[in-house]
Amino acid sequence: MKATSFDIAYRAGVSQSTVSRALRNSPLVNEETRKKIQAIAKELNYKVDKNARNLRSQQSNTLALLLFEDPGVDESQINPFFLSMLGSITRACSNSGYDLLVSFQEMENDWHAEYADSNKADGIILLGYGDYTDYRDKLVHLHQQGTHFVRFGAEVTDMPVTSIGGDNVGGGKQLTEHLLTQGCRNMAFIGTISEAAPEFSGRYKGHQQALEEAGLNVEPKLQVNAISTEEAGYQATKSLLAKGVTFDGLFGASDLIAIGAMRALQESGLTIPDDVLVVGFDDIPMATFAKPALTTAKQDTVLAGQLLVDNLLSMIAGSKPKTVLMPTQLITRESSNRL
Amino acid sequence: MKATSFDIAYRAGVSQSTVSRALRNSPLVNEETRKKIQAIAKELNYKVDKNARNLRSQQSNTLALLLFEDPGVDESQINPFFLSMLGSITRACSNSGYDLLVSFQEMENDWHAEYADSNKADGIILLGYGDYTDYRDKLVHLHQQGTHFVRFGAEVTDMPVTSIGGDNVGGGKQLTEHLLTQGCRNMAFIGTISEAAPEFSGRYKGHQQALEEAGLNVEPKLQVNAISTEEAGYQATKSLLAKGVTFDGLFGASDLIAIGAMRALQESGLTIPDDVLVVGFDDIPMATFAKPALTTAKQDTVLAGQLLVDNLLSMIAGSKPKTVLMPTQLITRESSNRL
DNA sequence: CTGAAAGCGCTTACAG
DNA sequence: CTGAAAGCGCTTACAG
Repeated sequence: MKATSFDIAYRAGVSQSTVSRALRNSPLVNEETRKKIQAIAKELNYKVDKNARNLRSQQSNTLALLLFEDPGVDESQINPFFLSMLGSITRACSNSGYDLLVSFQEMENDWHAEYADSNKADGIILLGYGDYTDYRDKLVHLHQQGTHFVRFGAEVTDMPVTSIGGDNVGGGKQLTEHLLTQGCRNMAFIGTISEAAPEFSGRYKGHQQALEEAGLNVEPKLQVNAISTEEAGYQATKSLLAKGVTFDGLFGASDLIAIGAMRALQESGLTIPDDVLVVGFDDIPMATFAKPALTTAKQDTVLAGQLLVDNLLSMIAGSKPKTVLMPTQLITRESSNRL
Repeated sequence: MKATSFDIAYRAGVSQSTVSRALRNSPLVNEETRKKIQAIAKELNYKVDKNARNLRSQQSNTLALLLFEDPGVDESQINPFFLSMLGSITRACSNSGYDLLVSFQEMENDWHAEYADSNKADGIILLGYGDYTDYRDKLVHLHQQGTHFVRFGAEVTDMPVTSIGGDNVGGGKQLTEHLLTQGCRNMAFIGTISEAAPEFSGRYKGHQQALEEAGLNVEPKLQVNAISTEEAGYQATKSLLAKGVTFDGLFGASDLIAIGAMRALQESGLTIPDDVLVVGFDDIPMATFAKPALTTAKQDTVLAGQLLVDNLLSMIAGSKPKTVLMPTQLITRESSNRL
């Protein structure tokens, strides 16, 4: 059987209270007593029962990560960018001594209540592109219940959420300015722009700003909606090509979209970057290995994971949360290199 | 404040025991009473406190996933194959009504005890390539303590583990036979073969079998060690090329290795598949987008995740675990298509 | 079908 | 510095 603190108390000849204190390194316990107790605990392979501890202390030392995807996405292929975020969040949690509960969510579920209300987690991290209008109610509900949660993504002003996200507008502008520098004058933008997709919309906004500052017109017909998959990028680009729209540069709202776009371009006999320059967004591992390698705006997932966890933890500790906008970094590779 | 079962009992005019039964859909409770109780619970936004339930029932309805990587790997870039496994395991868990605790592990840690001993998880899933000789002791220890755990990977006969894994030997043979069919006679194998890397060793074994059955010699100098990263595949291939070793086909022990190898090959002015055919293993998303697209042996991660969870659950339920070898599927793409 | 009661294994005031 | 005791919120025999 598993050892309990009573077993240790018995062997050490002290009370169970003292064992509990000693194991938590309470300064109230005599040095020698503590050492003795800890030695016995180790010998018996004792581990504090987390359920008992959590029940008693009313906190779980656990965070929950809720990941949701665009509904159109194949279930087994999670967006690599989020996967990378998942990795950094996991590490950030373990650095802070917290456990991480991971769950993929369907919009319909009761996720907004499940973890926090049942005391399984002290706070929630929300990750995923998604239709904000769809789950605004749930966010409001979460907030009303006093649940601690943070979200990765674009800042949304009308929702009660603390967001940590990349600077979409800045990154979009940066990329477009880069394309302009490389001589592009007529750029396509592939990615859904709507209120429901604030990340992509932000990137498009930055794109527009750069064009306007360069004295160029924003051509609506050069923008095509697409969710963040290779396939959607491919199809959207195909449709643009089919319509006979011409362009000398292409901005994929995500790397996945850009990679799909490159496939469509190459299938049509176009050469990258000779005929069309292409840029993406995120800097997923695939961007490096694409042929040609893809220029992109890197989002620092390691930093983002750490900020998400740190912010959530400080909210739990009672501080006021603060939304953070992380600068993106332009990574130039062959796909936009005309020289 | 959060509602408890006593609050509901009070409002419903019944005892707390009855509330508990009603909420668990016990047949012992009168239909009407149950409905009334459930309605009140919903109204109060009541959720069972998991810590209390778990403490009382001595089970957590939670599984822990422990992921560890080759030490040489950059922390922020998790092997995409494992990431994909993580996705399928998450889904399989939620299908079975279990929560999933995720953790990245350093070999030095006490992971072998942490989760199960502290009652945070009912069972453990081990995922990752790694040096088996390093953690044999921990596995033995886990086993001795009666902890329920399963592992993804090659079957290892001398360790007390239930393994679910792809058929490495079969897949290796399949790929090599395919290369033979395409006319290769002189194939390099990039990937570490040692007792500590049973997956890669299995693939190499299948490779050898195919060669022998075709009446060809196995040339030791055509094999170079490499861990599962793009960089390692690149370096290993570079070194082979530098030694002046020639070959007409290349077998990367993983897709990541194969992709790195293709980069080295292309840098040396070789064309794929005209000069050298290349195959990998796993079928990660990147394999599709590589230029040329990579032929590979697909491991069914969705099935694997489900099997891992199902097996672990049945172990917890008391059944004898059974090791499963999953067949791999040959996916031919441009990188090995000479026609 | 229902209720009173024990107890899961801790943490932490309270008293000394 | 230490111990006796209460209590976190449930589940589940036990008795009716």
